[in-house]
Amino acid sequence: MKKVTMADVAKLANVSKSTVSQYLNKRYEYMSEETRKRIAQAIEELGYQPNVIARSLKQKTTATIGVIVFNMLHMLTTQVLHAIEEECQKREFQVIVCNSGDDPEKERKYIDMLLAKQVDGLIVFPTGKNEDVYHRLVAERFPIVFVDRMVPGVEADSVLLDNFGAAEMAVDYLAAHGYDRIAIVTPPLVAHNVPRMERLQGFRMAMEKRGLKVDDRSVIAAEAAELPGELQKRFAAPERPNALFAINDLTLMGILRFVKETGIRVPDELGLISIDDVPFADIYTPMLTTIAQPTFAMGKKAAERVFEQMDQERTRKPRVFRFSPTLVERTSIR
Amino acid sequence: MKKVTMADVAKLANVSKSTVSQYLNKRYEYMSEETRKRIAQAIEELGYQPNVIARSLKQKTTATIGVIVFNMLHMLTTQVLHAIEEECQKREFQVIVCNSGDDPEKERKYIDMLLAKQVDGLIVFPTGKNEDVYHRLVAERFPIVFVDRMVPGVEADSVLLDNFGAAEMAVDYLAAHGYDRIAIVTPPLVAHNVPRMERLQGFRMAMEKRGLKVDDRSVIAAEAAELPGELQKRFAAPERPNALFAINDLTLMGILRFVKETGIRVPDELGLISIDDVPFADIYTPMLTTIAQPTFAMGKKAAERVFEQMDQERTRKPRVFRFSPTLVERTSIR
DNA sequence: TTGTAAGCGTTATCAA
DNA sequence: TTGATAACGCTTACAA
Repeated sequence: MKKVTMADVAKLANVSKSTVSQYLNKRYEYMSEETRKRIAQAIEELGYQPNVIARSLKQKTTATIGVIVFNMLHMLTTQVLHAIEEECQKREFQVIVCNSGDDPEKERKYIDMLLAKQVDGLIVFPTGKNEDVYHRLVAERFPIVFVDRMVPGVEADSVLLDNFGAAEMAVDYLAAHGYDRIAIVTPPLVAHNVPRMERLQGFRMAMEKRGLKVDDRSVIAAEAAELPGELQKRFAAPERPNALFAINDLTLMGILRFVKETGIRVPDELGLISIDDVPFADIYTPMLTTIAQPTFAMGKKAAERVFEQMDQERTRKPRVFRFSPTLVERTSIR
Repeated sequence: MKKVTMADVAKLANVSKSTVSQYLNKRYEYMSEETRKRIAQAIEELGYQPNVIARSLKQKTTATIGVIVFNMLHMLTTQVLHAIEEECQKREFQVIVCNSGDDPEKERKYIDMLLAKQVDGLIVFPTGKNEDVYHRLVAERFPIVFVDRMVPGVEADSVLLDNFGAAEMAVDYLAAHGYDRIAIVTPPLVAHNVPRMERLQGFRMAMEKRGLKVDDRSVIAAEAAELPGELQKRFAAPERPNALFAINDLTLMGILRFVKETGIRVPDELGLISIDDVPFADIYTPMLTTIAQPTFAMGKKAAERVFEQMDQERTRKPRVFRFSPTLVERTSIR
């Protein structure tokens, strides 16, 4: 099954390759009605399909962007990806998806491969550990935008949640509803994880503003698997929290597991709020009050920004786009 | 920021392009220690990165496969994609992900674009409506595998759940636990949706084998949004079911919504089982008994098959791979 | 209105 | 051990 090329079409239609090329690029002004038809027919007859690789080589553009995420299985990722894909679809762009598994080595390798494949832009949920690479890209004015996390010191477009505001929202809502011993629950805190730290910061500030006490015991940090155990410990100690703020859906799951094991009554004994809207929020009993990220809008914006960067030669100053979360009031808070 | 090419490296290293090419392809036998070092240094100095587009043009292979799914947001999709990506990573392949939204037009367009981009293989969650395209691909021996759904009449590798067995498993388990008025709950039935029909078939056969009655009222088919209402109606009528078998996670959600609204007691008044393992299955009260698909194994197999098809010239007969589901016993069945 | 020819950045063949 | 040179399939001046 030999591939049919433009030359074959040209031969059959009795014209030159250039004319066929014109035809393919819809520059019909440059040819007679007559030849146009002949070409159309030849294409039809041979079942010709252009090779965009060849075109890319010449035009130095591939109509492809690369997206590197650190966890494909995470819901946020899926939703943002979906929005990106949709936005690309509009412009006839395609998306190469890579999963770094939050491993900086892999991330670096993927970036190299994508560049080698001449993608026109990059959207990255960064591990944050490859500053040198990020810097190089930015310096070269290569279209790139970060999502979910940003990288301090790297001047690139970034699309993130207003993490500070989200945490504040949680504390305010909890406090307004009469809870006063509030603890934040989070995966292990690591300095380079910006959203995590921002949420903790927001929590601290909001608590203080409200005159609520914050100490070691107000912060429960553990790996998802260890979380129920950690919570057991905390709740066995005096002054147990009467409300929990889960920093993301995964820690929420840990909390719910703990709640199930111990039979603590939500919302009476324990108020619950979390960032990330989970699909079963209104199916669970009680229905879960959450702080939702506008994932779709975030993905869309990310894609729009890469395109804008591609379009304009003299790049404008990079911007950080902070998206406001939405409080979804349900019944896990009394 | 001009791109540096092989020619630049060659010039700097004082060798010809061909030698540099040899170097890049690790054919070191063909050069002196001396030149090898010079080339390495030149590459380093210029920060040269090969352009794989050019290589692809020459070699007629892109180290890229295309994946077309019909719903990126579905969990099954995400998990299968993840496995595919992982498998590709091993071979230094990359994945272009496209979302057809179950629209045959889009699917067709995507297939064309991917072929134009010269992908080396295709994994498709097919809409099932583009038989002509599928046939052409198969006839050309283009590496392709279908996932989740298969297309009757198209002789291609397909990776699917043993849907029949899954339905049988559900009925058997329910029946063995004393439920006798079992209804299947499904999205609207359409003939070309193979898994749906197979699950229904399996349900029917298993019921009959068990001597249980199957009539119109044992099949509750509705769009997700209408499902709670539809269930209300069914449960208002006489001989209400005492067990429900949800054909997938989405209909399960509809059922849970209905259960919540009406306060029906699970598992005492109503037994519940579903295909697809949902992340909150063991957090929900009662914990949900499910029939899990081996999504990871399925994705892996799909990828492996495309690669096998790519490798062997004379293609072997296409196969349909049926994956066995796993019953996850929890407490939504008494 | 159409054709010729050069080039895009590689690889591959064949000589040297 | 290295280097010319011709592809790969397309686009694009420029010429006719």
